[in-house]
Order: sequence, then C-alpha cells, then structure tokens
Amino acid sequence: MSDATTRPPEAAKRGRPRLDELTATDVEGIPALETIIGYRLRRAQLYVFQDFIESFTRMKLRPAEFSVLSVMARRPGLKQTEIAEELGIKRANFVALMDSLERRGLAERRKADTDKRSHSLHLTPEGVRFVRKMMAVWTAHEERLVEKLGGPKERDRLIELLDRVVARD
Amino acid sequence: MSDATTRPPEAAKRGRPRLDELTATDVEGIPALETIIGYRLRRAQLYVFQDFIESFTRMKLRPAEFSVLSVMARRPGLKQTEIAEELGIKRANFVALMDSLERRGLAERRKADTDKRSHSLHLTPEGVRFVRKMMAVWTAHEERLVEKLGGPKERDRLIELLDRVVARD
DNA sequence: ATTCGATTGTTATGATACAGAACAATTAAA
DNA sequence: TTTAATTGTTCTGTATCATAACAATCGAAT
Repeated sequence: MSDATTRPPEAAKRGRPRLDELTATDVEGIPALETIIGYRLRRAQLYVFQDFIESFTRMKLRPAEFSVLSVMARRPGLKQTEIAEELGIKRANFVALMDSLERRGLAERRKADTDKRSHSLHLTPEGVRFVRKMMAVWTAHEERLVEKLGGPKERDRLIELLDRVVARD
Repeated sequence: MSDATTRPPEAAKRGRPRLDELTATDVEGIPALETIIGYRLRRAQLYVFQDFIESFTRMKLRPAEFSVLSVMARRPGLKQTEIAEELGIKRANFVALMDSLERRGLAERRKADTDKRSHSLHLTPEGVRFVRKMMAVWTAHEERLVEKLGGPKERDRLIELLDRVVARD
C-alpha cells in the first residue's frame, strides 16, 4: 500500500500529476491526513460544533455560552475567574460573555460579601427556565451523535480515549 | 452519583454555594460538561493543537500550512480550489496562505496549460526538503500522542470513532 | 498599622480564523 | 454567440483568542 508513489485517483482522472513532477515531490514518510490524530480531531470537532451551532441558532446561543450557563446551573456561586479558568477562557474575554448573559436576563453577578473584588455568578429564574429548554435542545443534538457513534458504549469509549489524550501525567 | 444536588468539592471548601441558592438553581437534567461529546472533543483538539503548534513554532508553521504542504507532497498538481475544499478552507482564505508558502520558496503556482484560470500547485525542491524536516517533527509529536493514548491500537480505535462522528450517511 | 505583592474584574488592543460578496478572466454550455 | 459557471482574487466584516495595563481590593509580612 505504498501510496506515495501511486497516482491518486482524482489526479489520475485529470491526467495529473505528470510523472516528472511526481518523482520530484515523492517524499518518503508523508502520511495521509486521514491518519493524523490532530487533523481528524479537528475535523470531527468542527462537524460536531456545526451541528451544535445549527441546533442553537434559534436560541441565539453559542457553545461558550452554553458551557457557562451549564456550569452556573450545576454550581452556582462560582466567581468569574473560576468558571473562566475551568472552561479555558481568558478572564478578560469572559467579561463580554457574562455581560451578554446578564443583558439577556439569564444570569447575574452578585457582590460577594466576603471578597469585594469578586462577583459570584448565578442564573436568574429566567435563566433557569432557559437552561431547561437549552438542555432539551442539547439532548436531541447529543442523541444524534450517540446514534452516529453506534450507541452509548461507543460514546463512552470515545470519551475515555479523549480523556487519555488530554490527561496530564 | 446524583451530583446535581451535591456540593462540588471546590465550592464546599469555600463555603459556596449556599443552600437556598442551590435549590433555586437545582435544574434537573444538567449533565456535567465532562460527559458532553462536543465539549470533550473541543478540549482534546485544543490540547493536541497546542502541542502541535509548540512543536512547529521553530519552523514557523501553522496547522493549516502543514496540511497544505502535506497534500501538495502526496498529490502535486492539484489546483487551489481542490486543495482548499478538501481541507475545509474557503478558497478566498486560501490565497494568502498560498502566497505565504510561495514567498517562503516552499511551494509554487504553475499556470495550468489546459485551463488558464487555474493554477496547479507544487512543492519546490526546497519545499520537498522542508517537508522532510516537517515530517520528522510531526512524527515526534504524533508518537507522543500515541504514547498517551496507550499504543497504536488505541490510536486506531480513536480514529475509527472520529470517523463515525463525521461520516455522512 | 503599614507596606507590598497578589488577585479580581475590567478595558483596550492586536493577531488570527473564518465567512460572504463582488469582480475580472476564462471556460463550458445553450 | 450569447449565457452561465468556474477560478483566483480582493475586500470586508465578524468572531475568537491572547496580552498588557489598570484600579480596587485582599492577604501577608513586617
């Protein structure tokens, strides 16, 4: 299966590449992009996000906002730096994100009594209702993915492998 | 393992959230981000790209450039639109990318004899040498990942699962 | 109690990635 | 020969992301 010296089917159809060009660029050890972990990860992530984004265009919700609302729902009272750091968002960029959620009446910053510098973040009652709807939409999206993967078992296998990739040891 | 009603360890340490807040935002059916496919995919992809980018800072090569050079090495003679489409890059954005590679003397646009509109893309001899070094660096990067995954078998399993995600059927 | 360093939220700024519209040159189709 | 489609290109706008700086506040060391 040495394909570096084989004319790819598309190019063959079009009569390209010419033989002299082929030898000039016939570099050994060039793997197909399809076998490269990072490339495949990126393409898969792009695909999933595209489906996610389309699912949430009606709710006008972006992935980052989804994750922030999700964290606030499960663990209210965290401060901005904590949520930002956990989600890998620079705290500088978190400000506008939180501003937007607050302007929409979904979340609020409360003055922390113990530390006057920090804010503790919470969903508003409207935010709680919003998150409920949000999770219904998300469930459909997620089930679509699990379906494609072949079932919950495969989903777990995938997440376990992704775990290993990102594990720091 | 119902953790929606359990005080997360960090917040517990800091005495937050207070109980009344907890009940106010205790929304059922809020999955932890760690179980969400898209979220995990994004984090893993970010991690891999970070390692990739660090590996290639010395060569001043970005992921997109890597992929373009890789395609040109394996399949010389393709035209811009073909490579761009295959890699999911808008042909408008491909122009600057190719300009840069050409300015660095790594690749070139040749006037296609059959179609005066299109260019056929090729590595220069210097580009061929560059790609050789590039692949050496990439191999180290990739082996690091395979190591973390637990071996080539696991790498294959991962790619097969990513395949299913992005498969259109 | 005072000084000093660290933290928190914030603003401003720049770089990069990505998408869409429009256009000239060229080709293919009617 | 007119018409429609393609190719490369430029321009433009919009997210995304990182970095630096700053005031307010806190914690710790003296």
